[in-house]
Amino acid sequence: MRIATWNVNSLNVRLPHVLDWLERNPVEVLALQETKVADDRFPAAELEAAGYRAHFIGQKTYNGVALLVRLATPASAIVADIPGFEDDQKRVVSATIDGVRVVCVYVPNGQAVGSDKYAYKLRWMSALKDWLAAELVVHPKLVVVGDFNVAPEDRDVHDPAAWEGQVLCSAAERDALRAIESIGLADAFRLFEQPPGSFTWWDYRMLGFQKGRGLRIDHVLVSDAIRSACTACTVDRDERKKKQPSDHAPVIATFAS
DNA sequence: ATGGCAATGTTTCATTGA
Repeated sequence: MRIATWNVNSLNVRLPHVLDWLERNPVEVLALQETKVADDRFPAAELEAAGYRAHFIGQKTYNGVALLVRLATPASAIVADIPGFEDDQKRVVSATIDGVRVVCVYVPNGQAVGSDKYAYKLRWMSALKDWLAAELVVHPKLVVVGDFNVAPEDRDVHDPAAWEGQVLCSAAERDALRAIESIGLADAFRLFEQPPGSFTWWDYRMLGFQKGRGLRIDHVLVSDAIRSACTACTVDRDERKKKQPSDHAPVIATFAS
């Protein structure tokens, strides 16, 4: 089974990219973030025609997440949001897919260290951790994917000195991500040898991609019970080269069945 | 030189993202 995650920065704009990508990468699961589309306008029919059932929760303009699952792959127990956590923003959708609990998250950006949005981000990550810890008890085979908006280490940052202490890289955010991992989740990307300068997001400005100035902020976290089945985790950097790309590239994890 | 891009709705700017 292959599980991919991709912040598409508007599914309305990126639907052709997604359909094209799925045709070339017929993964069992594609988790999307920043769909920016209300549920009654979600392009479910187009995706179904491409062979994928969509499970989604969204809102206009901001946020919005989806799990696209191949029609032949069983999916059940769809849950939206973090149960018990009061939040107007649509950032989480989960499903049990072929025996694996898959959680798709869009962690808040945080805007700037010390801002209200930063406080919300830390509160949100804490709630996510508590909820995932309980989920892990019920679902030992757990995979949490998405845009975490945190670069875990300096090697995940093109210019660590310039980013030191900034939002996405601050100590409190890194601690919050480590706390999530501490419940029993491993960063699948780091289970394998990776080229230096591997990133998942590049700023649209300043020729960020062309200059290799990026961050690794999109992640696949795997529980102990499924970790040994994970055989690869890669970034599809080529997608960022395309015309009118998302500023994020897809991340793909492969699991032996 | 500390900007720069892209998407969206409140649209011809302001807001947000990262």
